[in-house]
Amino acid sequence: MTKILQRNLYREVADRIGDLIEHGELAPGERISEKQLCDRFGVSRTPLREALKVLATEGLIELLPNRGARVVRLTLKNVKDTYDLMAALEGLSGELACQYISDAEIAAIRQLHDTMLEHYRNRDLMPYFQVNRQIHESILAASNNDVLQEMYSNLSQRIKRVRYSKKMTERYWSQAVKDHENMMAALERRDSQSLGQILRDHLCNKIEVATLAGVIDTEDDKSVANS
Amino acid sequence: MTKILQRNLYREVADRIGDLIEHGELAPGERISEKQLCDRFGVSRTPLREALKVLATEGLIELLPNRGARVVRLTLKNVKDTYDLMAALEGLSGELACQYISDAEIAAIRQLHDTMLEHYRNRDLMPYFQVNRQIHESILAASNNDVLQEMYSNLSQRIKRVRYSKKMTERYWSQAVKDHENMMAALERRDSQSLGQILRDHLCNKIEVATLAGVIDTEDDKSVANS
DNA sequence: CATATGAATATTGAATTCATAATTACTTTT
DNA sequence: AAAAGTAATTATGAATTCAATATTCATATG
Repeated sequence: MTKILQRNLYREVADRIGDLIEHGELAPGERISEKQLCDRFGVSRTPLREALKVLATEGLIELLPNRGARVVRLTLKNVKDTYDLMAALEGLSGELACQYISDAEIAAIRQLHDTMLEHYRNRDLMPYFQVNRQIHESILAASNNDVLQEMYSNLSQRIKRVRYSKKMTERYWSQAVKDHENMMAALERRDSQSLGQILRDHLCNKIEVATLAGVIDTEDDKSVANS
Repeated sequence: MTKILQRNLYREVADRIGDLIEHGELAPGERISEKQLCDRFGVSRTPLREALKVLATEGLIELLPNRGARVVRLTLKNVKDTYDLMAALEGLSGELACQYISDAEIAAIRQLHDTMLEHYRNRDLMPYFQVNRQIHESILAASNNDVLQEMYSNLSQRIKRVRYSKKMTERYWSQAVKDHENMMAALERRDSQSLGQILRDHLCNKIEVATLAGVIDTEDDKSVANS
């Protein structure tokens, strides 16, 4: 039985704005006009402003008192900080997963793992990423820690827009696959410590940071140029 | 020169409600009446409702569509999950701190550490906790990771109200002090790995969980009894 | 010509009003 | 008297209105 989720208007609006940010329709640093968005979504300012407050709390936009809202501009440091944090959370998810995961769930992840290897052999980047993601999500789910999952998903949300542009050099890619081999092994023997360590050190995240320099929000966009 | 921080009304209200929750004036599970709080704070429903949305995002209350808001009821699992997460974050803070901390900052923490030992020898529980807290906060600050600090403070906020009631058995207390000795040593030789591991395993959190069973939100309060 | 001052405009902050859903109280029926 | 149904009340969701604060633009001044 899936629970009926009655969506509030403000939550709907917040998600929509989140999408706009993710897809770059609202540029980093760009001033967000309430009126404009009200017209666009066909809602009044009340739910829209509630949505802005929520998005600010979630770290996607920032509110300047009496001067409206703007999309958070991601700095290299900011993204790096977020990745460090996510790596730590993944480590924890691995440790916990080892304690709670069932044989069936491990088997399912093994399946995903093998599929991923197949994609790697064929150098199918996008399918590889997709399955890769599923593996990490499965481990996260197996951690049986709701707070962890909530926090991870929030962090993930924040950097989604820079995560799209991933480039993989062969060297990093093969290392990532090796990491995954070790992960799979640690998981199958339910070695909490090992899996935690591997996931914390897993290069995926740190690799990207190296390639991120090129996609980080710069000053040369629609943003207003104030201190 | 310290900049004037112009606080929004909604943020002010959110903090005030947060205090009410922390100090138990708003009981767990208790229905939050908008009108009542509006009268209490002397504000209209608009900023109050914005505050509620934010508090819900921060995990302090939950919103039931068309049925108002209520204070989140902390379950044992919920608190345990949060502690696990905080332990992981502390571990990360330790790892990072080792990379960035200055000699002066280490010296300052050493000072706090020695003060804490003094309180321990005198069995002054409250001063001990206070300094203990300062030590952890100092390491967190030295981590130089804003996102981490933001997340940690959010989690801390959520469980503040059950954290107040701490009991320390002699056995756990002495173990905690030993942990701190090891922490201090690892920090002084800037041993990232060790400090991270020690902080992740640091018993403080887990100890409390054992004693928590007694202070977790129960059903027998002002709450409405619905599923 | 650049900068400063002030009025006009636009935008945000907050209160009020209107609409809708939920809760309560009351009546009716069995 | 208990249950069910209906009306009245109350609370929430959203739009509108009013007030305060920025921003813009024109004008004046050095």
